[in-house]
Amino acid sequence: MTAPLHETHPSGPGRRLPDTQQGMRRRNLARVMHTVSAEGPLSRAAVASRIGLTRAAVSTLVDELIRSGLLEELGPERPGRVGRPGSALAVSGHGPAGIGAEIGVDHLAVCAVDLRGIVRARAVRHGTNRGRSPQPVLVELTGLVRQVVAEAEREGLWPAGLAVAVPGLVARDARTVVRAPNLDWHDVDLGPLLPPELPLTVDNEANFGSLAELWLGDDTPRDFLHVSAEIGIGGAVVVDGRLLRGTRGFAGELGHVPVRPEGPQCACGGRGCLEQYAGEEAVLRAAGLSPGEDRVALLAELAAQGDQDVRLALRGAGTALGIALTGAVNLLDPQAVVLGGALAALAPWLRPSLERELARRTAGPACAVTVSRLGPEGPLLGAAHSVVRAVLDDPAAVAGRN
Amino acid sequence: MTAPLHETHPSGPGRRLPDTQQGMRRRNLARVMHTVSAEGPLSRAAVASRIGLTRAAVSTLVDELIRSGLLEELGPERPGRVGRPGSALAVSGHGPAGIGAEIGVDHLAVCAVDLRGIVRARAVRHGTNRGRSPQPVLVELTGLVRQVVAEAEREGLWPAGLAVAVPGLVARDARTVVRAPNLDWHDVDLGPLLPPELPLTVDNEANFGSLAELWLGDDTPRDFLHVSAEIGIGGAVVVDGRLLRGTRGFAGELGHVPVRPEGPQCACGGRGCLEQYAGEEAVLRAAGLSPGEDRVALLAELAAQGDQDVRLALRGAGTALGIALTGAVNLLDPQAVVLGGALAALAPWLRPSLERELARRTAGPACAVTVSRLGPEGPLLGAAHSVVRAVLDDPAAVAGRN
DNA sequence: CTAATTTGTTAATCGCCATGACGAAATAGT
DNA sequence: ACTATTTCGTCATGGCGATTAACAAATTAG
Repeated sequence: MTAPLHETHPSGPGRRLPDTQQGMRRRNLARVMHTVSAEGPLSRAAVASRIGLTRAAVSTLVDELIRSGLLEELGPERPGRVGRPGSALAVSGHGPAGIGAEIGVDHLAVCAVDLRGIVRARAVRHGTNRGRSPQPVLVELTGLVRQVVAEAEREGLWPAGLAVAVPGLVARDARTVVRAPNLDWHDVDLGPLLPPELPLTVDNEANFGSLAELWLGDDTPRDFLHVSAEIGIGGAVVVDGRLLRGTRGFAGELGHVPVRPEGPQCACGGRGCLEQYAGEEAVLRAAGLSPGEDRVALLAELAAQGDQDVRLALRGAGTALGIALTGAVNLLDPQAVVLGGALAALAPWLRPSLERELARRTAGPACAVTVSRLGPEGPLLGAAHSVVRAVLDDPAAVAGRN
Repeated sequence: MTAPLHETHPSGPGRRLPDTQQGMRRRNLARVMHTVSAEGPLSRAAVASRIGLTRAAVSTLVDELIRSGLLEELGPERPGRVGRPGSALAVSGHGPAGIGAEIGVDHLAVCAVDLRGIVRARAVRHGTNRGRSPQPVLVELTGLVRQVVAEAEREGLWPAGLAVAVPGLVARDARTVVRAPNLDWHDVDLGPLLPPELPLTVDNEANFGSLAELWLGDDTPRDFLHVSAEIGIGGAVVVDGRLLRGTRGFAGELGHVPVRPEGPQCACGGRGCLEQYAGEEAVLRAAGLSPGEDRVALLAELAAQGDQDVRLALRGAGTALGIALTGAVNLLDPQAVVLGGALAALAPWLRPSLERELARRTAGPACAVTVSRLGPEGPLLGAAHSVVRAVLDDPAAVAGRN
């Protein structure tokens, strides 16, 4: 029940259960949950054959999960084959819920997702947070969280944890925002300013976006590079279904990969960083537009209308992305590059030049470049789902909690 | 589409044992082996307290490992403290041995390493393999392997497997050399041409070099970027103590990261790749030297003598490495960059410009740049140790084999 | 209507580790 | 020197978790 907090990052199956009989049992409970969650309603016998345990063993595991309210018995399956029909098991829609929150530059959003992955409640507040101090923003966010939790509870759910996506770098303690340039926040510990009754995880929005892609994407492979742009350019590396975090938790900072080493000076101290060519500000300048709110939609609109300046600007950004990604692809040999966040909406005009550059510079069949289906919803959904995944990864940890 | 891409690579603790009581037992056997191997002679009680099992449980595990010939009882410890002294346990020096082999451009080498990590036999043959066809090279290598195995057996060891390091890309099956430009080999399956009685693993020399660094390095962290250069430039990424292999097994190809996107044409199809600035050929040209054998030693000698052309050439290579590594460091946030292989000998003249470039372009404290102690021995030792690690990772698998 | 097949449960058993007690072998204190 | 204390390794016992084998229930095939 008391989870080892500083062992690994709370999200992701990082924490390893001990090699004892209890640990084995917990891992097997998790395997049952994952199997039922991934492959829809299943009988005990079907689960048993999938995970390689006997029907008897699965029966006791399932009993425990039903008693904990994590699984539900749907009743006898429609028999199409010979033999006694099984009793269908499904993940419960009335158990724990993951609460996801997003602190965007121009909005706050919160949602609740049940174990089935369905969004059961949401709340949004529009309005810029640029330059506001953390305190009032988090008070406001707490209000939205309580609102969403109340609505989820009316539906028979109980909150298992809160995950917050922020537009900035987060320390490996998963609570402290080290640097969020567009909010102008530095070294803020969000812990004391959010509801104390919920286990908290804070992470970069690009990280949560990539996890959403991994968990909810249509055909997302287990090894990919996720690139998203909101104001800066965020990247995330997923290897073998796990998010790569780096020593300090800063991995994935694609925005400051050098594209032209003698290029324009960047705020980071370097020269010719990707952000100087494909960042929002740079693209707007190249397109002859002024900064402001919701410029991404404007860019997409103008490009769709055939505006040559905008198209040229986006083509240039795509080329720069292609150069930066060539390095990343050579280094990591991923199965795909996924364009997410604001890049998803601009993909039609970015992708051709990006892919050309990538194909020209990498040997063999170029790495696939795909576009996220989730787009700007990614970080919020990824956050909420990270809590759900934590429950699936160790059902015994939450079993007694409600 | 069932993708076996992430199943397991024969080397490394990739394969996961099943969550059954037998699997648990095997994992605990492995934990005992690792503990004794890492922390020198230990009593049963010391092992028990380290891995969190009871003395009784460790006793039965140790009994089994001694019966299998993997552990040895050294006898009573010298008592310095109160209480009955323990009986020291050590990894056996007469059990399985890992056979490592290296196919270099200018030599062949084979060695045998026991469970204690000591090299117990070696054999080398000098002479170029450039352009020779695989068949005669592997016949020759097989001869050296048999010679080393015979010597190891005379010392009471038995060969647990063979790992071969090659200067080229290896498919994820760990047997097929996809492309080795400096040997001019393409799509060669080494399996049929090597001793059939030994379990075989083939891998890139840079990969084995980085594993050697991880396992044998003085203070090597669990997250680092390994850069080595023999003829081309090889890189390897180690994350959380595991080698990152990529979808096709080609991860770590630092040589073709773009440094100056409009730079000179490269054989890979791109322009301005790192290899165009820091590859052996490029450095020799910049230093005004002609290609040939053992040019690295010549470069080091001339640089040490103060040759300005050579120093300038190496400084330029360091700058290019710094630019390429900036991208990699931003993407992966490693704890260190390790210069290995031929770069180790040239580090004094490469490092200043490399570090300057890295510090200038990355925010916060720059990533540490260290030099490998193993240098050109890395790949061979890494190969042999990979076999040893496989035994430590699953002692039960080899228990009955001798 | 019977035979065959599949499901889920139950009772018996096995494997693995934990617990607690014990003798053995050292030190510390008198 | 002798006893108390501490620690080590082992043994017998028990608990927990999965396997095995047997069985009743519910369906299809003939």
